[in-house]
Amino acid sequence: MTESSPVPTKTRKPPSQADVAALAGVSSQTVSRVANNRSNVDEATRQRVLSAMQLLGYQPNSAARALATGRFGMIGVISFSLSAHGNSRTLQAISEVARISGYSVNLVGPEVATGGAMEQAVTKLTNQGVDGIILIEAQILDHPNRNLPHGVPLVIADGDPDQRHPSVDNNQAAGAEAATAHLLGLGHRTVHHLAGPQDSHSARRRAAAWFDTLKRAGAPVPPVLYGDWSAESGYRLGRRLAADPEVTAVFVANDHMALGLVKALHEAGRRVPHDVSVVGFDDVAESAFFLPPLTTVHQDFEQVGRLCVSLLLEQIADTGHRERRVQAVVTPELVVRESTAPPPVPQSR
Amino acid sequence: MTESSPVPTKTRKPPSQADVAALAGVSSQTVSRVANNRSNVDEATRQRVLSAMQLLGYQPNSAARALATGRFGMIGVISFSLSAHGNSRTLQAISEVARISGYSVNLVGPEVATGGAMEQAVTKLTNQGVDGIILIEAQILDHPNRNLPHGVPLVIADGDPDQRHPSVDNNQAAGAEAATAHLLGLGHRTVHHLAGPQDSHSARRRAAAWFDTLKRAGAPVPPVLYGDWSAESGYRLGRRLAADPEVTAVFVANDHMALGLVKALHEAGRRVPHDVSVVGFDDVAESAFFLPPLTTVHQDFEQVGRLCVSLLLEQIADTGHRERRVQAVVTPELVVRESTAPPPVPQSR
DNA sequence: TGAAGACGTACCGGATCCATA
DNA sequence: TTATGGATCCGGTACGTCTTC
Repeated sequence: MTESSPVPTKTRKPPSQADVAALAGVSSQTVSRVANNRSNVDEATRQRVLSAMQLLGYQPNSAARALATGRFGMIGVISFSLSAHGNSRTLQAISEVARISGYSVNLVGPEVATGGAMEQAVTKLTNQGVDGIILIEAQILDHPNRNLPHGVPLVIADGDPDQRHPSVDNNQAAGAEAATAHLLGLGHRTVHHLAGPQDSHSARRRAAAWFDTLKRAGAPVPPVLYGDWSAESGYRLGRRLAADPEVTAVFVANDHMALGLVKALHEAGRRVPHDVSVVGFDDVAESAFFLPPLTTVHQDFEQVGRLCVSLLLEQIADTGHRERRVQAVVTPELVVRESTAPPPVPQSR
Repeated sequence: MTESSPVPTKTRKPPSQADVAALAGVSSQTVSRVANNRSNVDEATRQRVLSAMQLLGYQPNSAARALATGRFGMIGVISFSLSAHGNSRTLQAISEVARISGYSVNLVGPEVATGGAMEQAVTKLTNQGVDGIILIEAQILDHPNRNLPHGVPLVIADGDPDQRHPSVDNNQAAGAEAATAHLLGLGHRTVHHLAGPQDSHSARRRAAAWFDTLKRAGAPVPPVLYGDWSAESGYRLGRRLAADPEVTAVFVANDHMALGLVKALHEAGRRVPHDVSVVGFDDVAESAFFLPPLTTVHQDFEQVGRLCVSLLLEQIADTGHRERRVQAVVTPELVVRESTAPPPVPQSR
């Protein structure tokens, strides 16, 4: 116990199947069977092998196993921005479920978002050896001339433009419609929109649903302002909205921009929600503690992550069939707090 | 070009070295040389091999390579909470630098944080085959009876209790001292502290530095309140602080809790910074847009991530030497905004 | 005769050492 | 010396064979 080996133990090789086999007095194949919980092993033999493993501290070599089986026990995740709130939440859920399912997660972070970046990332992952790939927020897919490989199981989270691949999406349209309708229902003549960046599918769909809802209600459609998800952009564009007395209600594409907008309104002397109502999107944990607490659309990123893994594992298992196109949809929910109210001067219809 | 193969292309095996060798009319070893950019290959042969690779779409099999070389080209990252702001920022930086250095990132997410969870995660990663491990926020290491293996290269980000491993840390003490001293310098009689959870090293060091700074200044030391990093906990504990008229300055261990505190103060009718000054920690992107903009301590998580990878790669390369104990420190910086001011009733000394 | 348990052998796809032209 | 090929190995798994009751 207390002895310290004089020899540098750093270079000792990890024990292999063969070592275990030698110690247990069986063949390495039997060790393999025990390691994989096969049934056709005598109980006494199994115990002998197990204790030999224990004694040596045997750990199977995943590279060797992967080479032999062609399976890697690893799923690749491509995300171009972990700083985006939803992405890291989704990633966390993915890694959790993957671990439970016996898979590791190989994360490929942001690269220069050139046209071929997505393909490069996919290639890199398949080289590294993954059984499938999850793509988070794949705005680069816009480029219609570029296609993703169809050979490897793939699931797209929140970003499949043309439904060519299995995907999991928040029902952005439903969320945006709920937000817009809520404001309209409060009596606002119309609702302005502070959108996310134009290369984001989520942002586009929110904007489209906002537009449709306004149209259906017969409300005038004001011009859209495009931010970049950051509070800073919300503030910068918010100053323009704050300067416009026509603005009494704003649907903002995410909570962080909404925070910036609220600050801009505050500085302009326009109270929220008394003078201007604001609705966000995401329901980040902090939004309940904004001043005032933000009415927003709650997204269940954990559910998105879970579904991504499920769909991917299905594809991986389902080697026989041709690839299927499955779309899973997670429904967001409007959370009404204190940043919304009827307009200052009641409008008659 | 436009032909579509009638045979299901799904099951086609990826081309191997041998296939390339056959097509190029060389041996597979020569293909290996070309793939690894060895010098002793005739230029003409190299070109022949390269175009064969191109034609077949050859991608080296990483499992086979790992098996043969013992290197995996992969670093493991263990993080028990990606939702913590700093962790995901650090992770993003790590993944970026790792990619540039030719390494993949194997992410192990949260598990039940039992005593052995850390060791399990490390074991899992070494099984999967990684060349080294980065541990983010290793609060579980507290348990002094548990040790991490010394066989595998390891770097700890923001959480090494006893400096037994190479680590990268923000200089929490300097940041906390700057925050506390700033408030004291404004004329506050003392500074209250809303700390992070007790099992977090970062939280502890911030609290310790706050304590020391108060002591050195001869200021009375009020009791500490312990939150859990969330805005909700900041709000909940903040209500207690807000009810105490003695409280005129609070140093909060992170920005999110500070947001909750500000809300609690606001509800209690105590204005920030007029009645109570608040300083946060982290400088999340949103904190400049809080109401009021938050004075806080900026942490450079990108730098932390970069340094982690550097230290780890050094260890990996440095197989000859015994393991070294290197500590890198990143210095945070106080960012003064509008949540701090002199106390309402000037104190005479 | 037949099933269950144990074993042997041929790979998986590369890298490395050594022999060779 | 320079460019190339051959043999054997990395550490497992798949599958066929042989033994035993």
